[in-house]
Amino acid sequence: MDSQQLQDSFQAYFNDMGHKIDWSKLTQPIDIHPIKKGDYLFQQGECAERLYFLHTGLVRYVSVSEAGKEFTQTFAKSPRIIGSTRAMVTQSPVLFGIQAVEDSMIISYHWQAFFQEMRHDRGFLECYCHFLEQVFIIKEERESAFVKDSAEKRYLDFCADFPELKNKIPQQQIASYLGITAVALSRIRQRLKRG
Amino acid sequence: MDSQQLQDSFQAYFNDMGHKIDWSKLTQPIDIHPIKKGDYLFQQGECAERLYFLHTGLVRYVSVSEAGKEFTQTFAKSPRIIGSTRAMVTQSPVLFGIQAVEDSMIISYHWQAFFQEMRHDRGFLECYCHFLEQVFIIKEERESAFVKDSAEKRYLDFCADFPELKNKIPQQQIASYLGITAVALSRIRQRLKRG
DNA sequence: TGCCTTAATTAACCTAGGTTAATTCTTTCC
DNA sequence: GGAAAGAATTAACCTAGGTTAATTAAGGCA
Repeated sequence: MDSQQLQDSFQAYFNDMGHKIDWSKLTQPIDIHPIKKGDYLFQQGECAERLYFLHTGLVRYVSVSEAGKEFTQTFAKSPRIIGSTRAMVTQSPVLFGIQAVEDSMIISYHWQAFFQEMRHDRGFLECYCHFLEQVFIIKEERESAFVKDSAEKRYLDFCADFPELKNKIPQQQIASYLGITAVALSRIRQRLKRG
Repeated sequence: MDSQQLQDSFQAYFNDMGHKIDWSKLTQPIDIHPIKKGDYLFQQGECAERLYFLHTGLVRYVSVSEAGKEFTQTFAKSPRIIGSTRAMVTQSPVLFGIQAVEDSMIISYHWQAFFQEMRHDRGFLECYCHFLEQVFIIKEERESAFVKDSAEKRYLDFCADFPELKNKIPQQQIASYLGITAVALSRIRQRLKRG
């Protein structure tokens, strides 16, 4: 898989959003990050002021508390833009790490430089807005579920929303996505079998 | 306060973001919503596909669970854009209501029509991106705090972040912002006094 | 001023989920 | 195939916060 192919599929991903984008002004070079299952694209606390594109694979956003407890913010399946909007925009240390759940191919651009070149393109801006809207909406829905639903309900929703993940990833990761421990999840699963 | 003044201050709010915006294409009429303390701009479950501008006042975003438990997603102080990005964009029922914490003056545009007219303006698009980035960043930080910090820590952070609110709003609302009950908050406050 | 309503505190009890640790069940890899 | 490492389950116990309810403190407002 060469650099040109990766860039092409990055652009195709944007083009598919339905806006005309003129890519000719983009001169920024890409970095290529082949990440093995279990490895991190970047860790919590690092600087990650880049725009990442998950070409193939599956990753999770994971943050860990002072006490060492892991929390999986979200799973992301290719093809998709990934990374921390906050870290890109504010250039502050990122609040979570990105870990490959399976072997993944990721490319990246330096966001400031990339945006400086692309902000003049109206089609790109519309795509970027669209992207921000989407991630925001997902966060809004997840926040709502967290507040309104029990852990059991969230588990059932997870199974419905990610049927393909349910049997692919370790239960620990599902638990940390639900905001509970693996032990608690195991209890819930048992209760569901019984009930 | 007449309609023209309100629209002017809406536009001034955007102009202050530092992008040139041509407002001449905007023909949409505004609605004016004077909301009394305690009243709702809209309730959870309604359609709220409008872009709201909080001209003066203070509101909170509040969602309530099946079980009747209130959760305050955020407080918003004027001047600011408010409303549900999700409801605007997807035209689905809104997941939370907006309640005036103090008497507030709000204006609104029908988002679809508004955006249709303004999307051709690059300056506006950049402002909109900037706005989305900001609300997303705030959500990202709040999510992180929720996962990583105890209720006590979150209360102390709240007091530091919103010193002006601390003594202005009822503790019930603070508790619901922290994701705990008023009883639990009272216990925490007592513990802090003692400790 | 005093009444009425709402807000805050306190206490007693309950529960979901956390913690630790022992026990099985799976992978993986030599 | 078998040893070692990692996952999942189960059990016993603990704790933060929820629930209910009784008590006190504060705001409106007639």
